[in-house]
Amino acid sequence: MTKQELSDTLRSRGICPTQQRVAVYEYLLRHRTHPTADTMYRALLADHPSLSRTTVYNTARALSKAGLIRTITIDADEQRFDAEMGQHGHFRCTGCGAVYDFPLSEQTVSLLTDSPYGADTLEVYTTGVCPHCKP
Amino acid sequence: MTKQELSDTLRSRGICPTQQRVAVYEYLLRHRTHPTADTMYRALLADHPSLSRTTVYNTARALSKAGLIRTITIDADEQRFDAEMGQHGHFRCTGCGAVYDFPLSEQTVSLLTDSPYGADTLEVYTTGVCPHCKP
DNA sequence: TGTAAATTTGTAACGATTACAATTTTATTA
DNA sequence: TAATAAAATTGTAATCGTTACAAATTTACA
Repeated sequence: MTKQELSDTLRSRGICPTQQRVAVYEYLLRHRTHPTADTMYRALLADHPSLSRTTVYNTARALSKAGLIRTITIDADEQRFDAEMGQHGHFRCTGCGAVYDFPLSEQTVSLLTDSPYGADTLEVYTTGVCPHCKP
Repeated sequence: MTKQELSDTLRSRGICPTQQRVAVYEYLLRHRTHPTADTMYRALLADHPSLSRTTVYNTARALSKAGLIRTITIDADEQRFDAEMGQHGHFRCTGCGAVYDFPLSEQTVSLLTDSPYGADTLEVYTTGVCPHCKP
């Protein structure tokens, strides 16, 4: 996605595409690592020396409200963000802390969102030990 | 469950059944409202005037580690706790904030815990508007 | 009963997130 | 283009849930 396309996407959701917002959104699109706000802040600082943490938090909230990213609460102590909006689950390795995506079938998704009432959002979180951390 | 049975349950998991711990565990068994630590603290204060928030947090952590309760992170800003250990999902009403249980079939559970790697824990969170809050 | 270990308590510290006001940037209008 | 208004960014301070810690209390055990 070019900068122009990123800008257009933001604008189409009613978000003014400032440099900072484009940078945060682009970071999330390019890094499917489910980063925290602070991780993004530190990574983007090199290219955006004036960036502030508050802007990262504000941007993440704006993008989330606009439906461009989702907020992941698989960790109790910090929020992570994800630009992949297709339905999928998240697996967190209790060894290394990494969060992996895994697919959810259409059938599973509709099953889970139908019950008990119609649901607008769905999050599936699992934890275990990833192959990389297995002894 | 009698106090004696509560104590035995705690002891069987290697947790010394102090008054405070029994009280917290009993509260969670009797109130299936997925309370926060602070909610439990304020509710238990009447019967346990010397209770401290720290004890509620410590107890919740101990019970959780022992597998007697689970920690729910459906809200980004606060942890909730749940003594119902049978597999089920959680639905949070965006209107009133209440969290409801809903059933998960054995099939769904095994489907979700098998993929992508063997998972030890599973949490399914949905959000929407509950019938009580619908216009 | 006496002593060591475990637990509770209250306060202080911590860390993620948000509030806020000043500054800077962007959009609008003449 | 210049002037003005509106929006966004920034940095600091505040907030709030949670944890660390040390003193006091309770429990377990010899």
